[in-house]
This record gives sequence, structure tokens and C-alpha cells, in this order.
Amino acid sequence: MNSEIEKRLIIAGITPTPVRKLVAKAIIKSECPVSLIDIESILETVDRSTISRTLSIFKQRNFVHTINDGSGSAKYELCPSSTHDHSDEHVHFHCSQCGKTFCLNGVRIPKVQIPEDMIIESINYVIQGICSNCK
Amino acid sequence: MNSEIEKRLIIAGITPTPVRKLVAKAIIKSECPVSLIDIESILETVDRSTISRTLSIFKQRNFVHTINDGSGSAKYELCPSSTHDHSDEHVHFHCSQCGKTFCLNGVRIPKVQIPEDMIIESINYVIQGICSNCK
DNA sequence: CTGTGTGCAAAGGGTTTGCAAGTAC
DNA sequence: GTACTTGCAAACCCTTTGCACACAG
Repeated sequence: MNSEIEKRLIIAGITPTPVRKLVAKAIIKSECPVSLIDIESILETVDRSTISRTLSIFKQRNFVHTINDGSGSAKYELCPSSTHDHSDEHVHFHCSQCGKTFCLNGVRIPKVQIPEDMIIESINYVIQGICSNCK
Repeated sequence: MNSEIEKRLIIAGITPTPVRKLVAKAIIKSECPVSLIDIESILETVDRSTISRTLSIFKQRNFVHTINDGSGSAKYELCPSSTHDHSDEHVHFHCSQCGKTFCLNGVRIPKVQIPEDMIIESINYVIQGICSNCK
């Protein structure tokens, strides 16, 4: 697993330092998108600022992308593929009760028609509501 | 216009104080969703905290709703109708260059199939990219 | 007089930056 | 030695809260 992560980082053009491997592993292992604070509490030894810088590198290199679920803190998730299209981005669900954000993995984001002169970089489809557990 | 706004506030169950009318007018007049800071700079005389409290009342009464465009600050927009369904919510476009968020008024948010035991409160569909002006 | 609305100042939450020490090549 | 990585502390941005005054009914 460790060398697997290392490979993925290198492929993304990221030098696989110890901290970066830890952060990458934390993101991979959690099935939901995680916030900076989530990662900090998983990796108790790593400083918040380092995680912040790591995440911004990950974003830059398209290793992760950001989800804005309205919780006040950005969540991070692995980019599904190394390619740069948006074809396999999926819908997220944010529970206003428990604060968790779920990936609806089977549910692709339906595309919409937008003016041709706008360039799409990424798409966020987030449903706010109450999840099954909190209902 | 002033009495028109007053009427809409009353219908929403909001006491139409001078500040609230100003805030409501500012939101109505701007064709894009606006942030708290945007409103503050439009209404130079009104305190930020008052605007904050006003907006939270507006949200509570379903007079406005929130858009999370990933800019770091929440944006506010009039609720399209007094009814509580999501049928006329539209897609937003956030330009990472100029930071503006555009309403794609003609573009409704396509619905997706989600597990039946989840309760939907609202939906955010935000496209990040570069707008026509910044391209 | 009572309740509501407002402004000021301060606190809060989440994130990023400056700087200096540590590490790898 | 040079460039990069990390941790600590402090700063930053956006938003909210505590408190006191002002105002309307």
C-alpha cells in the first residue's frame, strides 16, 4: 500500500515525502471527503500548516479536488482519474444534522448546457439535507 | 419599489425595518448572488454584524438561500418562490479568475436519483471555471 | 416599560503565511 | 551547499456574539 501510494504521488508529479504519503493515505482510506481538520485529527503528529500546504500541492497537481458542502470547511477527495475530464465526477450529500458529507458514488453529475465561451474546470453538485442515520 | 420590498418582507414573515429593506433591496438589485462583504460595501452605513443577523433571519424565513461557490464566502440569493420545492433552482458558475458568481438563469439543476431515505433540503450545482470576460 | 433592532468591539472558526530549523541530494 | 520540507507561532479572512444604547409600540 505504501509503495502504491508513492507511485501514485510520483505519477501526479509530487515528491513523495513522509508527510505527503501520510496525508494521501488518510484521504484514500476514508471513504468520505475529508477536511483539513479531519486529516489533522487522523494524523495527530502532523502540523496543520503542513497539511494545508500539502493539500494545496495535491490540488495543484490534480491529485485531489475540493468539495464545498457548505459546512464552512472545504473537503478533499481523490481525483477519480489522471485525465482531466469531468465525466466521472459524482454527486455529494451533506447532512446538516451530523455534518458528514457522503459520496453518492453511483450517481454521476448530470451535465448541463452552458454558454460556449465559458471554460469548465470542475463541477460541484451537493445536496443538503438529512441523511438516513439522522432522520 | 420600496413598498414592494416591504410587502415581500411581510409576506415572508419578516418585520420590515429600515436596514432589512436596504439589505433586501441590495440583494434584489444585484443580478448575481452577493456575499455579506458585498452587501457591506453596497450599504456603507450599515454594520457588518447587523447585515449578518439580517441575512440569518432572511435565511430562516426562506427569503434568501445560500450558495457555496468555493470562494470562501457564502453568497446569498433571493429564493425564487415562496413554495418550498426545488424545482426552479438554477445552476451557478463561479469564475476562479474574477471571483464573480453568475446565475445561469435558464439552466435548471437536473435532478438525480438518490437513496429514498435521504431528505433533500436544498441543492447546490456550481461550475467552477473561467468566465467569458476573463478568458 | 418592554421588546426589538442596531452598532461597536471583540471573539470565534478555519486556513494560510513568515520564519527558522531540519533533511536529502 | 542548495533546494526542499516541516513545525511553530502568528496572521489572515469571514462570520458571529456580547453588550449597551436607541427606538417603537
